[in-house]
Amino acid sequence: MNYDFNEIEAKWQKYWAENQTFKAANNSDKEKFYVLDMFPYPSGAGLHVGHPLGYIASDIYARYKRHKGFNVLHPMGYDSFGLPAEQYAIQTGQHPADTTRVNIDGGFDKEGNEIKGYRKQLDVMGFSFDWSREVRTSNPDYYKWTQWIFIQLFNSWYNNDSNKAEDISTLIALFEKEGNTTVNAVSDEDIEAFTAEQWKGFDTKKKQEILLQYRLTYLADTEVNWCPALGTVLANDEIVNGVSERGGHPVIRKKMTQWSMRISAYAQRLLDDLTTVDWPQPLKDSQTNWIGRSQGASAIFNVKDHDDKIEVFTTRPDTIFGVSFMTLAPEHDLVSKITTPEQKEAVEAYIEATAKRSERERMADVKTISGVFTGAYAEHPFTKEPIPIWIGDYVLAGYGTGAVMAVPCGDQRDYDFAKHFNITIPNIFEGVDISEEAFADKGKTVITNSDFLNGLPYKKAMKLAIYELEKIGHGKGKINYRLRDAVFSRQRYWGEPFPVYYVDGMPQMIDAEHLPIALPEVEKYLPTETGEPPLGNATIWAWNTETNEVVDNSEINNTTVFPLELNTMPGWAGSSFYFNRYMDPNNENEIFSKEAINYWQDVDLYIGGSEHATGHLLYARFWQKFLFDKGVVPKNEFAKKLINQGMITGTSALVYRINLKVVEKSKIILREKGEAIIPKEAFKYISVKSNIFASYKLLDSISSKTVTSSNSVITAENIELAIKLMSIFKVEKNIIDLINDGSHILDISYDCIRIDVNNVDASDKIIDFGKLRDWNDFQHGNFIDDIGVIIKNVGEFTTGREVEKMSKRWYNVVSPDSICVEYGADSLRLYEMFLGPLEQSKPWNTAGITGAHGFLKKLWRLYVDDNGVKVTDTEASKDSLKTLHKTIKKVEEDIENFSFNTSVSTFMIAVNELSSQKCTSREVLEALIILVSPYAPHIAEELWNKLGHSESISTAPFPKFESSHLVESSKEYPVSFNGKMRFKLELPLDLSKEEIEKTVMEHEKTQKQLAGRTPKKVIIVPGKIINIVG
RNA sequence: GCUCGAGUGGCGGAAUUGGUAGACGCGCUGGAUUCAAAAUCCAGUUCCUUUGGAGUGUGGGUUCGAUUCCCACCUCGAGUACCA
Repeated sequence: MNYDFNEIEAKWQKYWAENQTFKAANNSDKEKFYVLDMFPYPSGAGLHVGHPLGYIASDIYARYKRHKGFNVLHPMGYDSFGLPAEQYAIQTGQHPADTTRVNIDGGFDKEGNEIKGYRKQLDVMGFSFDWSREVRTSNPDYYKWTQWIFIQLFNSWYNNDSNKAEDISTLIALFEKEGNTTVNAVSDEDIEAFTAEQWKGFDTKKKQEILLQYRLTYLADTEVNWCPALGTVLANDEIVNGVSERGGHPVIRKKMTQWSMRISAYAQRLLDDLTTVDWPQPLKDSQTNWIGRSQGASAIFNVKDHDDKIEVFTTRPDTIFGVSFMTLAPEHDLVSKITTPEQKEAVEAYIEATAKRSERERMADVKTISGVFTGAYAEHPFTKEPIPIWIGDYVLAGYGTGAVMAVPCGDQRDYDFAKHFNITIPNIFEGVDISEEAFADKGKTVITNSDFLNGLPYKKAMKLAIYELEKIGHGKGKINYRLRDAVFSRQRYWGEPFPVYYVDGMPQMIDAEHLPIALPEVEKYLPTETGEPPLGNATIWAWNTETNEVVDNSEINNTTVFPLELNTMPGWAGSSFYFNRYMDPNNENEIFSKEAINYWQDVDLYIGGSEHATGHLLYARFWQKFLFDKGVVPKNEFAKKLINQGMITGTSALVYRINLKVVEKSKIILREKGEAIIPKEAFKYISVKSNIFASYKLLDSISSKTVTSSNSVITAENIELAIKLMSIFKVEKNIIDLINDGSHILDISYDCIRIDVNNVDASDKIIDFGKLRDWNDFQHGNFIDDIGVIIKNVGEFTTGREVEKMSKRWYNVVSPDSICVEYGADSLRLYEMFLGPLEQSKPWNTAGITGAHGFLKKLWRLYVDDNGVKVTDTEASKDSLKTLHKTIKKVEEDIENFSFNTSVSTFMIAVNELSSQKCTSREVLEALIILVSPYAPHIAEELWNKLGHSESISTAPFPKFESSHLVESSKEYPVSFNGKMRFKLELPLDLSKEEIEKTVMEHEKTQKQLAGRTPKKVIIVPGKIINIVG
């Protein structure tokens, strides 16, 4: 009986689906365990072998936990709203809902190409997902709850006293009682103060305007990152190096009315609670950086001859006496007010120039120092000295207050600015030379020339400076965060609609009972001619407050029927709570039942890529904390443990298009640095652009210089091969002779051309030349094989290999489907794990899979031969039991440590050992197949079934490790001399140190090693090692 | 520039608390089987000047003993980018 993996895998996948083997119950006596994969976006390109890496790891863990007796929740679904589907809709006119459905469920695209679909691709890999819990963020019964959470955020404010989100009604009650002056809330800046009496006198609109400044999601004019090419705003984390993350389009700053999320209210808690989760340190570091907490002081400087004040944030209030100028961001509100008439022209020109520069230019060019004096002066809060006020684009409008007190002696940027514009640089540090650069070492700081701060070190000076600033009413201690409130509006079609309509320009929430507000149909997915978002094209997009229905726009009367919000929500909205929704995904009345959330609580293991570090993972933590404050979820953090799986890169296959040059040696001019200059007259022969392709091995054997994709010229040293090559190029004999006599050299230049990796075998050789010639470039190409002969139809042609990102453009994409057809899902699963540690990035090379596949065949033969099952009830040998139990121990440790690669090796060793022991014992083999089952579930089910079990193996108890089987009576000691192992010696383990020493010293090999010397010392660690020093 | 991570055979990688470096697999070499190939099986495979010796990016240090700990440097990768 052969191992027919295709049949076996199809059989068990069908069995699992029909029997709902992995359906998790929301009430169980068993302990819960929640294993989650990061939400995939279902793109049309489908999966390549790199994508399932994390899914395989989480599936192994989930299956392991079932064997360990846990009730395991292991769901899967789709983050199905998003930009690519919409861009595709704009290009092809197809509804994004349709293309998204095809991408998930399979079907055909507009060109008629078959799309297999995510679901089918996932199914053939044998994952133990509970598909009854699948969610899609673009389904109305899902986004109903995204809209519901939005309403909850709108109806909440952040109370700094209780340090949590509270219902907006408690804020209104406070306003009614004592106005807003005593309220300790997170809010917009510059809110006008009012008393309780004034509040009661405000009309409804005014009250709403004020409340918006406190709500956790609010509508406000904000400076946003506008991407003209995509026609939408982008969040900070959607911009990389000044261009959009998707598509790489330029981004400009623009002021727009937008929904924002007051995530800044949670900055400190998001930072603090990082210590409570078991997440990778680099991920925590990047969140810490992104939040960017810095402690210091705000200081207020009066502007001379004006009523205005400039507030700055500084982390070095101790250096306040070192201030010699101030710098404002060019966008700062005060600039136009305070600029003197003499400076007006220069200032305006500068502002215009900076506005023109894109964000990217500004970032790329950090070295150029630029700025303009405004002509105005501020007043030092302590010395009352005048301080010139400059503007400069090194000050960012978006950070702190957009203004800095410049202390050139203590800050390098201020120092450079001062030097450049000849501003004085007063020194306030004792015993420090600042003639060359600023001094920023806090630890060594001793303040001088600073009135009451003289002689103090950094920490004391800082405290005293803040105290004195507070005393004169010119500042206070302050903590500043880099984290900005998150812009929540997108000018796109394919996203969640807001449950919002407008009365008199003020946003109103639709009652939760009327949700979901479904995405309307539109003719075009582009912005309207008046520049409104795509929903502006919808004709049925107005809210009737009497019938509580979405109605035709023509009915808008602004008394009972009002216009609806035209923006949609960003991609991260739907993915910020899906892990909770999975607990009770089909609940129509609640986001999830109390029973479900109280049973499942939180995610125990979350696996996904590190690219979500500052996007999804920060926003999801924010929403979780908000829902926690509101008593909706019981946990402050949603995922206890998180693992970032590494990327799988591709191994591209290269062939080399070559050209030849014959150069006269004596005419080459060598420069000092080793560079060679070749004058025109040195060339005796230059080939025309050829269609001749050389094998890697050939080029490699011609030259001692390594052939790489970045270095494109080598010099022939192997004359014999060089002559072969030249004859292929039909170089005349008299030129060939020039090489032969040594007066000339042959330079071979090459371009690397990538070919399909699926046409290359384990030895890097091309499998099918016919297939290769179908490629445009190669139709009339000549291929020169490893020994320098033109290939007709067959031949040994070795390709070069290069590790790079797996991508269509490098022809190095390998799909899991084809691997599953050829080797089976179990082989794929084992091999992906075997490649290396989960967290590390590593290259894929299909060649290696034969190792994993061979293992499964060998495993199969341990149970089954030509006559059927060969497992017997005979007693297991001591050796076999030893093999089994050391395997149990190692595999259990490995899984608990997420070291899946080493357990695959352990299985291989176990099967190798049991095969040579000719083990047929049911006791051993039944336990072994349970161990293998999480990794290779199909073969495990099949063998389990063949052993006579009628139930699935999936909940069979994990074998118990018994140390008694591993007890040894003797040990093969390594005998080292000065730490170097020289020979081994088998000794009983119960020997005393003295006895060991005696035996070792008497040994002939010891005497030979010592060659008559007397050892200085003999180190003996019983059971471990013997080391002889001397 | 800053922060973090990593450097071990031809390749992916293993090595528990400081205790036999290179497990396991690929590839390669030789052999068996076969008309032949595939598949399978067996043996070998870090390097060198091989009765031995060297060796985990480089140079130092701690130690009886270092891939593992400490210091300095080099290289590569990831993140971040004027954050006051």
